[in-house]
Amino acid sequence: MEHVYVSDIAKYEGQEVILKGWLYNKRSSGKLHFLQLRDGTGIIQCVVFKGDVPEEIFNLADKITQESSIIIQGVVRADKRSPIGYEIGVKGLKVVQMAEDYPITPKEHGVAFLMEHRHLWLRSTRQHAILRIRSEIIKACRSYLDDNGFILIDAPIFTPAACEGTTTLFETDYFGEKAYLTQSGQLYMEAAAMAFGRVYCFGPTFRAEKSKTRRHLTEFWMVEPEMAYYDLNDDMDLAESLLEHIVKQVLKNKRRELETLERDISALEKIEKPFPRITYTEAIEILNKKGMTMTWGDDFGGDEETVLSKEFEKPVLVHRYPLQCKAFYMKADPQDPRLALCVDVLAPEGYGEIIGGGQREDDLKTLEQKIREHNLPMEAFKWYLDLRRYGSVPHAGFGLGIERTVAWICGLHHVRETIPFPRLMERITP
RNA sequence: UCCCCGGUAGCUCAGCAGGUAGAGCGGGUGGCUGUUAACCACUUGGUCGCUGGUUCGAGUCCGGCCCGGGGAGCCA
Repeated sequence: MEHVYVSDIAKYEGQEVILKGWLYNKRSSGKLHFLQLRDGTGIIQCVVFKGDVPEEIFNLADKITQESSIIIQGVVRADKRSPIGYEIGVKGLKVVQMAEDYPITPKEHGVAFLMEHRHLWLRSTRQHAILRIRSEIIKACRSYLDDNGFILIDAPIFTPAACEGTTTLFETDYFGEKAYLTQSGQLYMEAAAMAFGRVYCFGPTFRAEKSKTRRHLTEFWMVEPEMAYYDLNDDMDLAESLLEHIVKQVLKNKRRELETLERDISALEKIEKPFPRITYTEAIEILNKKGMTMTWGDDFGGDEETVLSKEFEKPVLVHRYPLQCKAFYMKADPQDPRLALCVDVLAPEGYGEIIGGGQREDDLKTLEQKIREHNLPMEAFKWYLDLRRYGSVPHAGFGLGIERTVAWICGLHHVRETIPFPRLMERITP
């Protein structure tokens, strides 16, 4: 007999099949047991009727505990009362392992308790929906770039001597030398872009920031495209197209999961090109009109990002920040050297920054001077400066934070549910 | 690092005028042929975060510490 999955059950109507999974929940009514079987692809109700099975099977069904692993043999039948349209008339039942008292009940739990039991919490319907959407978002990022001429180039996780101070880097011992966990693959992607034209990396990045907010993890995943011969406008066009593609793929392939999360789908359906583009200077004006007191040159905090992103129904691209509050590799705007050719993309509905990027400084002399101005060790950038020595070209790129994107698309309040095993300032287990 | 809130049964919480601990859920037992977080009856269940103090008496008041949550700062 065939082992089938709940997601494919419609194809087997009227047939006898085998399902392998876990007991999600159970209800009984005298001569009936209703077993909710969960197999990772979905949940289906399996009905055990006393008259249909040997007595020992019926008694066994009565004793199964929540999350026990079970194998069920039975007939697939259509039933209007089922949320998925089908249920199983049980003929056989085998318990692979009888679970001990399961800590997570179908009732409410607090955040701390659930985080403590993250390894079990992953089994719940809501977490399934979120992590399936995460999987779809990552797939969409990769397929879009793969299908548009980009090459995947993996960046290293171990990096040598810190470039910009060590306070936000995780230090490790590397055969007696200090090494650090990467904060970004960007510098390596610039090298790769000079080799392959259009490249991207996708991997974990680490920040030892003592940030306790809904937007911060110490370990998070980024997609970082980098493109030779792209200027800031090309960069913004790519960011816009990529985000539109991601949202459309999720709407197309994960609509049921969005419904499970009770996401306002109409808000996502508005995400179509073109997105609004405003300059930093215009953003400051908007914030001041909203009653915040910003002076030109201030960087945006979480509150400012929230206010700005609530102003628009689509992601908003904020470009040309003051050069002074940006990293050394940012290229200055030739039209106004106080400005950097950079862009942040703020997700709507208050979700804030999901992309940061821009055009990189491509002139050797200027870059050397910037490194000195930022008091950075020239030696550490020897290889990076080579890129401006041997065939330097204008180039640009950005980093898209996966977890913040998942939080926005799923409509979640906190990024801790957007990654299977979140790493937070105060939590490294499970 | 700073500010605010919290820690009582396995879980979610109530208990505050200081007088010796309670509900719902879960677990267990029994009942019910159609349950959808099933329901009904009975039942089980506690180092009140730790520590010191005030008091005849502390879950309750005070100090210190630990842990968690929310936020800020920080945040290529």
